[in-house]
Amino acid sequence: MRQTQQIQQLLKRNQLSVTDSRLRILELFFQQDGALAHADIEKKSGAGFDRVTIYRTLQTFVDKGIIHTIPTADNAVRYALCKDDCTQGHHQDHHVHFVCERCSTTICLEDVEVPAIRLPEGYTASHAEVVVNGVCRNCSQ
Amino acid sequence: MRQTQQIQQLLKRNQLSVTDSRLRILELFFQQDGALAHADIEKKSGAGFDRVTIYRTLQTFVDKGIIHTIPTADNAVRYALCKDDCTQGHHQDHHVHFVCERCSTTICLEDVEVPAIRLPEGYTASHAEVVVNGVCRNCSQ
DNA sequence: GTAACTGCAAAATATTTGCATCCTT
DNA sequence: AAGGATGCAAATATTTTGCAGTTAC
Repeated sequence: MRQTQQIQQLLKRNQLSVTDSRLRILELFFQQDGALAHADIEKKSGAGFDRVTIYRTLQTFVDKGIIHTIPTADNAVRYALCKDDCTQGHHQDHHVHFVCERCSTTICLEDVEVPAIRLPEGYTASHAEVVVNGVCRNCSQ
Repeated sequence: MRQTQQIQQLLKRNQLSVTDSRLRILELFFQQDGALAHADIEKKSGAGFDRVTIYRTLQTFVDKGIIHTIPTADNAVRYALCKDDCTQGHHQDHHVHFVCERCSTTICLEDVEVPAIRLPEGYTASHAEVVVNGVCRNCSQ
């Protein structure tokens, strides 16, 4: 299978050994555009592996810059794939996140830039997160 | 005391009975510009009242539109006072939130508007959240 | 073979719920 | 007095940690 090879290379590029759980969790991310929360992965993976492994795998991926967290106002942190310009420990996902109010999926809008924001005197910005709520393409039909 | 009266009126205006914990929690919010997480309140309140009361009080305030949640990428939901244009169940905090990387306080920048964001075809926005990370005025000296 | 990864058990935290009691109006 | 709010206990849920066994390289 083509995709599996891609994923394996992604892992190797990040000096991570290729294991079953890592492959499967990354597959989930590649299979869908949206973001995934810990709970989603637990469900979708078919209870194949341990809860703890999911926590640790997600943390590893964040550390390596493979995925990034998306801020939310409810208590559920979501994760999404980073584009290639994220390096270890330094995420640069300068794109907008979209949360659909109907289907409640979270999507990265890679093409939408985060606009520059004018801050008051004395404030220095290093990084901005934008989360837009609304109705997504699928649900607005 | 002046402020206490203000807070009492705020509660009455929202058809909430004036109780000790509600007064004290609202005082905390008024005393500082920044946002507060559940844990902060627990500490700052001097362990005066129950954990559970804090949960319930915060939820009540959110429902009534007195405070709003601020999205974060770590697992800690923070709350901040709403301005007057928030009505019950319908928050309209169209301002930018700022998280300082040094002192890690979260501040509402009321004067900074959320810029309009151009979404791709098919997407409809109803509400956007912007969280800027950087160094705040106090810490940049 | 060795270092890294996983699963299990258990601890530590965080959040929710039920109910009896107390307080506000 | 009546309804709502609180505290306590306990049930759930979530996240972290330690360690022994397993797997990738």
